[in-house]
Amino acid sequence: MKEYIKLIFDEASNKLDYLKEHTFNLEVSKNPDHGDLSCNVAMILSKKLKKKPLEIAAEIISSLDYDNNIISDIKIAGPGFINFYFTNQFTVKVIEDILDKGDSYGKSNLYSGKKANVEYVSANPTGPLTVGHGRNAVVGDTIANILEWVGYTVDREYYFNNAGRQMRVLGDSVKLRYLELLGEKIEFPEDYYQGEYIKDIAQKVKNKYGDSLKKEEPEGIFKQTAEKEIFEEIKTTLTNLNIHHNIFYNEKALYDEGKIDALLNSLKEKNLSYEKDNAIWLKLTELGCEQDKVIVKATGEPTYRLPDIAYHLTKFERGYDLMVDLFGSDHNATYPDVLAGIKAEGKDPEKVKVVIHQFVTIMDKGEIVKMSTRKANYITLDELTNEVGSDVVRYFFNMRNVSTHMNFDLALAKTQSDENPVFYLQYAHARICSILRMIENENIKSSTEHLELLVKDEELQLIKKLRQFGEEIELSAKLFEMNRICNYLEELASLFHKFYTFCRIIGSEKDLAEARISLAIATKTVIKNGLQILGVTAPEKM
RNA sequence: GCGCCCGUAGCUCAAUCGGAUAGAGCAACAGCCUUCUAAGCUGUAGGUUAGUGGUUCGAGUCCACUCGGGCGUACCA
Repeated sequence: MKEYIKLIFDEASNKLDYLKEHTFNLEVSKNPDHGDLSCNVAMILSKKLKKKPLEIAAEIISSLDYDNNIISDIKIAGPGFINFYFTNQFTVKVIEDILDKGDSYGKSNLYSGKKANVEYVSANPTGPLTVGHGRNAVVGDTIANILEWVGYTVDREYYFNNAGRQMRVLGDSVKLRYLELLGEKIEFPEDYYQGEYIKDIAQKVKNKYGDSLKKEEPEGIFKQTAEKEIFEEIKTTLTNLNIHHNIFYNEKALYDEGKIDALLNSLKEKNLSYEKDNAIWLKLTELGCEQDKVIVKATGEPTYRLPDIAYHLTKFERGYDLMVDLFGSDHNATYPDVLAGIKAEGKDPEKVKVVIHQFVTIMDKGEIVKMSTRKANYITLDELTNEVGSDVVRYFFNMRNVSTHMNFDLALAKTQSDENPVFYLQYAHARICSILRMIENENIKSSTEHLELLVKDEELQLIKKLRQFGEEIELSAKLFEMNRICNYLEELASLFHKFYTFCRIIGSEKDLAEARISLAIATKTVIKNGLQILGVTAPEKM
């Protein structure tokens, strides 16, 4: 559709030189009175040409040569918009296209041949995933999905560190609980991991080893068992949401493979690091940041910056064209350092897209629940998924722009989950499936022979919405905004429900009924494909 | 103090990288099931887009400041 407009503009630019620059937008009109597409070129050019937008618009229109079978009218409106009205016979053709492509309708090869890496969740194995991790997990997975829809080959990566201070505390915590189980009197420090799961792990250790580990180092069997158990649980939690990473990258590998030393040497050679107070500093001020930061502490241990930079460099080595990182807003001060480091090593930081999501405020019975893994004050993601189901969790975290400070009312989610818009979409899908079951007994089937009979408002608006699906996917993928897909699907479902109410199938004249069935199937296809991207099921019955 | 994010109907949020009359859902009120699923549809009501100024054909969107909230501001990650 837009392609056609661009085509006739290209032809017209032979007559009007100023059209050659193409710095204008074509937009789908919000208001049906404004046609199908609106163009603002006349207003953009107004200043440059020192002419009134309305005059420019008139001039453009008179030099456009178009096919009357495709465009029915072109009008000037408002301050100088050029509005295009497409013919019904052209509009309905999208149904054939959708039926033809089926499950792959909406996919594009915009980025085919390119490799992308999406890194998400990346929680260290110190405890179960909480509702707070849910947003990161779901949005990351959905971004990975949509990148595949626009042609990328996608790796889904989980980066973790099983060597840091947090993990030491974890080992200490388990050992102490173990000693407690053996009957020793212990003082359990406040800054140790308070959760019940620590006791469960200690119990497992005791069952396996009895009391033989009294002198075992906390970092030995205790920590290893804890890591293994917790990771298993995390993977189960993710599986319950249909999230599967295909790469788990252990920070330790960076040390084992010499990446850390190599980076340190490289930075030193480039004179981008220096020693001060027994620590090694990165000259971030020379890389456009506010202040220099420590990369190796006086103790000899690196800070997180060094491995983070080295880690991202491995992604470049692995040949990705696009690297997406999902972080909570608590990381918003750390990633610029990493990007600066990447740039210092001669890589293009533009290939890294950092998606920062704001925190989810959990409300329960009107109270804000402050989450902390260490303090064991949390609601696990698993509990939530078991309570409301994977579809609701995935939809809920996807439906809001990641930049919003989202409120999650647990009581509402649990007791009134049928108010969730995801059911509205699924219901539309189920209704269509129901019709299709019903017509098996009637003497009607799907046909695109008489699509010209689809002339009612409810029909045409639905068709026009279907037509926007591909563009919506591409825009969502470019902007990394998954909530757009939700918004689109809700609008689509709404138009379908209106169509359903006002345009009967069974009982209508045969040619019309068959055309409407083809429209219903096309709608079903788009809803299903959209839900597929979101990782939400499309039920045949509800 | 400084940096990033946010502030839109009573509540939860949209608004096509500056577009035309700011839209949905929930809650409220009034209607629609002997016909394809009422988890639906129709209608009513609800707004100085936190505030003030600026940029221009045009601002919820961009800029400056103010107010209010979130997250940071480590030789923690």
